[in-house]
Amino acid sequence: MNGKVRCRFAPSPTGYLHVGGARTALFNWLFARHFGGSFILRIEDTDVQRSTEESADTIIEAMRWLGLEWDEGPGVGGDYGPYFQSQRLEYYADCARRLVDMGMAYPCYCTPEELAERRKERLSRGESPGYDGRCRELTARERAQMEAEGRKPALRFAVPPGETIVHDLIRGDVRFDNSSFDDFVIMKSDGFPMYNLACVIDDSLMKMTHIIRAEEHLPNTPKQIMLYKALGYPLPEFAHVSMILGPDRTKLSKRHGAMSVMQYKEMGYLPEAMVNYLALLGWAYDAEQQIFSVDELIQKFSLDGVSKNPAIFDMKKLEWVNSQHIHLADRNRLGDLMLPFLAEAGLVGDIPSREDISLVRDVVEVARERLKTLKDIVQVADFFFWDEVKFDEGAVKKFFTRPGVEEILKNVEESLARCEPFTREEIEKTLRALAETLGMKAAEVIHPTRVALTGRAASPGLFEVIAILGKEKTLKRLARARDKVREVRQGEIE
RNA sequence: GGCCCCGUCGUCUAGUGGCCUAGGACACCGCCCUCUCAAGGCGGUGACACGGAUUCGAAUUCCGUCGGGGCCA
Repeated sequence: MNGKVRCRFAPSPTGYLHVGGARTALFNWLFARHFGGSFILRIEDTDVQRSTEESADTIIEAMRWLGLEWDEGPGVGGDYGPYFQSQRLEYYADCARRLVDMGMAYPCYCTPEELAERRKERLSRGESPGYDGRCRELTARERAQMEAEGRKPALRFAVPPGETIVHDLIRGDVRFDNSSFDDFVIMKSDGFPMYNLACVIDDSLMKMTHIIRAEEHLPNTPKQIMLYKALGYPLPEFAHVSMILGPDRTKLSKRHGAMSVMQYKEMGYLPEAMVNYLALLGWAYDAEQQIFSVDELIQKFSLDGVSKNPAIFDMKKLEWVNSQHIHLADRNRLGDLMLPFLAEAGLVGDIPSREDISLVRDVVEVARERLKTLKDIVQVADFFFWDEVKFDEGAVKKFFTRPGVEEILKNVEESLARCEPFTREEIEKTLRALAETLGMKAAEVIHPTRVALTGRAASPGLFEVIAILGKEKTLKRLARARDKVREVRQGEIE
């Protein structure tokens, strides 16, 4: 790799950042970081009908969340700006003019309506639907007449004869016969550039060395290469990454569930997990290692490891990757990230108290192994935040209807009242000793106690639960649970 | 319709002519650990799309078929 690597992500602001786009962005970013190059963000907003500022903002927000920071682009500037295509119209116009002057492009006076009509005709006659090139041979007089009629021309590129070969870093050489292309439009009659023209000009002027993009652009590439050559620009390297498909093997879309990267944030996924999973979708280091830190990805990423096959988005594996990163993450950060989910469930305030913040951090350590997403904290650890235990009917039926439960709970309460210091180790000693005195298996003490404190039959380890709850809350819940046992028994008699 | 890409367990993949009676990961199933649920450990089910050709030998090379996807509008 001689010279400094420069690559880019160039989304159209017509929606949110979806997982496919995010992966393309990620591969570009990893590639740039791996080689110590630059990563550029460019907004391709020349489709005025569909582009919105809000969309650009949400894409930018998603990029930031993932941690894919860019060296040049919106918000940070750079030497090759502007980075919005809508602000670069003059460049496209200049180049288009140059192509016309060189005779490599020509005005086409056919209106979109006429084109559509002819296309229909050809199709109905079983012919292939392309443009017939009729405006290519127009004489100066004919042109003048068209202009006089008030027709505004589009500009078409005069496709030269021959063959164009794309040297793709992932797919190898892909050959195209130029005759399979019509004279494609490079500039619409309203003066806005078509995708291929704008893309080539920007990538050249912005000095891109590597174009890593989705496979759907592979058929555009020979056209772009012709433009590079016509304009006298040096060719960058190309790499076309396969697409991400839904479980039914069609292009990922809304009916496949969440597509937007930010939706995953809302569902409780960690950005580093998202990055890890996306990297695994179409790239492998050695097939053994699955979990990577972002730094490791930068160090190990290579286009050699990118596969040609399309990949299906697998929620189950994403969940697993997320759970692995939840195991690894810093406890205080995890706690802070969980607060919004707890607030949403009404378990802490929107502005959490100091006590809640510190409670959550303690809870993280006993809960993290049980979480697939941050949101799961609500299911797994809600009882820590309750004033009053909500009893699960099944658990009550299973453990509170046995004879002697009330006695056991009473004993637990008394033993724990005397337990000092109130630590996990001491609590375990106390309860196991109690079971022994009672002539019972520890489980016979533990299960009803768990129901008493959490309301459920399943929870994180009981001793650590008690330690986090603290003596006061524990004793209070134990006492309340004995009332519950009595209520249940009363109900049974009636 | 034309052109292009792709085809290894359900999914992501390792594999670049002999190391492959095809390896790993997720998911699934079983066992172990265990205070429950998890986590973790161990084990299991499970794939080279099909047909030809090249070769002493093919998942790996070539051709065809089929299948999936994309672009052209």
